[in-house]
Amino acid sequence: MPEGPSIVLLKEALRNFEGQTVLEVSGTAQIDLSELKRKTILSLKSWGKHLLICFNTFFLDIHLMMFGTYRINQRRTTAPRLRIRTKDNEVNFYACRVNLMREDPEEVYDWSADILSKRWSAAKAWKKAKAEPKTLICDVLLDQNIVAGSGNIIKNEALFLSRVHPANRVEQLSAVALKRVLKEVRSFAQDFYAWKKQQVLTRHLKAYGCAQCPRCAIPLHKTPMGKTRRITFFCNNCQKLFKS
DNA sequence: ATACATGTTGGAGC
DNA sequence: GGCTCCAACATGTA
Repeated sequence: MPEGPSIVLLKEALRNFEGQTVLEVSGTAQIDLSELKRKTILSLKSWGKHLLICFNTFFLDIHLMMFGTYRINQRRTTAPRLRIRTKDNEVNFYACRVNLMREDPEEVYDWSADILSKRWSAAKAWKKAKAEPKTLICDVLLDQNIVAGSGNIIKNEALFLSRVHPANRVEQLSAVALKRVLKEVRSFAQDFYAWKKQQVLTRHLKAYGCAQCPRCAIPLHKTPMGKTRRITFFCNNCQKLFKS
C-alpha cells in the first residue's frame, strides 16, 4: 500500500489531529506510550514513506512497511500497534513500525531527497547517484537516501516513462538520460498522488503489472532485478540500454 | 485457497 | 568489508 504519495495522503487525512491534545494512547508498539499523554500534536509531516507525528520535544516516525494499514475513526478487530485518541478523533495503526524520536526532524532527514517535498532537489539526487557509478539505475530508484518515497511502482513507471532500461548502471547513463529519469520520478510521483486520491491509479500504470508495452505492444519483460530482486517490468524495445 | 506483493532490516555465509 | 541471499514481519488481493 504505501509509496511516498500514499503517505502524503495519509498525512492529509490526519489534518484534523493537528493542534489536538492526546487524551488516550495505547497499542502494542514497543515505545513508552505514556510519553504522548496530554501532549499536543503540533504538526504532521511526511518524509518519503515515513509519517511523522510531531510533538514539542519528540516525534513519532511511523512506517507502514509492506503490510501496514490504518483506520481513522474506525477500528479493525486486531489490536493496533498504536492508537491515538483526541477529543474529536481516533486513529489506529496496524502492522507498522513506530519509533519515538527525540531529535529535530529537520536534522534527521534529508528533505531534499523527498520526491514529494517542495524542497526536492533533482540536482542533489543527481550528485548522489553519480557518486555510485556501478549501481544499477533500478536500485538507485529504490534508494531512500536518494529518492525518498520512491517504491517499486514509481521505479518501474519512471524508467518506462523516461525510456531508460532498468539494467543500466549509473555510469552507463548519459547526463541527459539520468536527468530525465529523476525528472520522471518526481513528476510520476505527483501523478501517482493525484490518481491515488481519485482511486484511479492502477488504470494509469504503463509498465508495473502490465503485460504489454503501451507504446509498441510487444510483451513487457517481468523479472526480479537489482540488489533486492524486486520485480521489474520493462520494454526491451522502448527502454534504452546504453553501452558501457 | 494459495500465492504473491506498493518495504526494510539484520544476520549468515562467502 | 562488501555483496547476496534469506528470514522475519504480517495483510490485502486475486
